[in-house]
Amino acid sequence: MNPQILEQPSTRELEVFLQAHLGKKKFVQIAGTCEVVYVGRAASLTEAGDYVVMVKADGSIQVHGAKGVKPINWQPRTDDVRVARDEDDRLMLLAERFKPNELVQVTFRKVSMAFSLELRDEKMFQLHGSEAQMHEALAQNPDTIEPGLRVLERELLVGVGGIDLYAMDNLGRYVIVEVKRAKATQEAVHQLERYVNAVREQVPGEVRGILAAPSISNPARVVLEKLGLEFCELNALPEEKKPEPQMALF
Amino acid sequence: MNPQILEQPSTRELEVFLQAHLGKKKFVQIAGTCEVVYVGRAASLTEAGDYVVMVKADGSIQVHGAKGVKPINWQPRTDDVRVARDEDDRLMLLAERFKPNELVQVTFRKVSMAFSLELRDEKMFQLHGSEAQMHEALAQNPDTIEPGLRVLERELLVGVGGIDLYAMDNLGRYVIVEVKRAKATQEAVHQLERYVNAVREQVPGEVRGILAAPSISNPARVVLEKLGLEFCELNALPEEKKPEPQMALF
DNA sequence: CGTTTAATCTCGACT
DNA sequence: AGTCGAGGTTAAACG
Repeated sequence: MNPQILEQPSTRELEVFLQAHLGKKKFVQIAGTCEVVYVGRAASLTEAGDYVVMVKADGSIQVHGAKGVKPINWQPRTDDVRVARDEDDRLMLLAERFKPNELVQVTFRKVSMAFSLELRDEKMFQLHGSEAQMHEALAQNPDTIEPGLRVLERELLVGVGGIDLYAMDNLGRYVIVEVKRAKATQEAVHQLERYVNAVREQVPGEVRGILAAPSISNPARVVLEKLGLEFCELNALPEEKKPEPQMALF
Repeated sequence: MNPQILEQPSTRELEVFLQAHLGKKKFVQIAGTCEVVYVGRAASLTEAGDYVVMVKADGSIQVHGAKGVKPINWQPRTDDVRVARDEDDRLMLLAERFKPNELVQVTFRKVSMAFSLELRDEKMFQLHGSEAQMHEALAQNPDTIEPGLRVLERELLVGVGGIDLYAMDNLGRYVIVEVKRAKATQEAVHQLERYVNAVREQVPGEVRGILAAPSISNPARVVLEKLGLEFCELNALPEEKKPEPQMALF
């Protein structure tokens, strides 16, 4: 990874360092006291404080404060990252994006350390338990939702969005299933409602709507029942196996 | 900020370093080759690769890869952060949360640098142009939406959620206004639709629904018109002033 | 505490 | 390129 580290650099040292390492597909980080300004989709500014500024190889930049996962300021993908001096000769880091037009500007007052390193691109990443995987599991085991259910389509597009599971019950009624990986909210109920209404306009006969989720909020259940829709509690999916963190990985 | 830096530490050195600095309300960061496992609301694992691990004073932890603003793995708030050894005597960083039960486990193979520093808590942060500020601006200048509009309520709670602006037009008809700070999508249209429907059930007479946003996507406009709802293009709010980034801040 | 919603959401997928 | 929807969303506001 070949790290290069600066401690308590002068403004000039930091300037040379950043010009040498920015835009070189490197991971660059600066910790120090600075001000941050963002102008773009909104606008924000921070009083001078201690922050950690991170610039990744793809040009994304994030300014982290003392707390929280979310950065104080950030820019997901920049078209230009450069250093400049302000009118008081302080060093600034400018991260600009053209579309939409956005600018993050970090002005350094005192830098306690800076470093750069080569960060090889990440390797394979596996995620289990996503909503897409739940769809697949349920499509293959529709009995989990209701005995006798037959899946006709997955991700069926009606005008108003995509139906997670389009099925038929053992009485020949169409069944719309909306799947949520976490506790279902009112929003999920209304999403299901829209799908059911859209299908009812297109096919004759009774159309059922089932919201399948591990749990449901109380207000959501009230709305659900008022709309004549159904809830299916998903306990644990059959093929789900959580990896043991202590074991060898590969 | 008093940074302490380790370069190419041995496993033992790193272990001592982490035990000394974790849980001390410090900002701790480790860069190196490692594996990451997450088990909790879902499950994920990464092949061994180069990552930067960040532990903040509030116990939040994030593992950053070479690209993107989003961490590869993270934990917003931890109840316990500790170091341990695995069966191969490699050092592990364990970040656990109890409710919901989640665990992020980082196993270090080779660490190129580690450092800690005191990061004073962030100072004041100002954001301009949020949706809440747009609500306020529109509530004070309802003519921006439509001449003669009178605002009755802000953030009125109907059973189904919160109405941004509840108003009456100059013909005495109730008007529901849904505000979006960015381009409006189908989702915003449906949100407005259910507010309008909820109000229509509760009051007699005509109820209009207006979606106020700087722009609207084509599919959203189609749905909007099919539902008999209206769109109001917000150009620029009167009191909005974007700060000049190059100017002195305070 | 649970519930809801904004977010400079980010990010990927699909049309 | 535009639109849409998931996300281990996070985080704040509100009842």
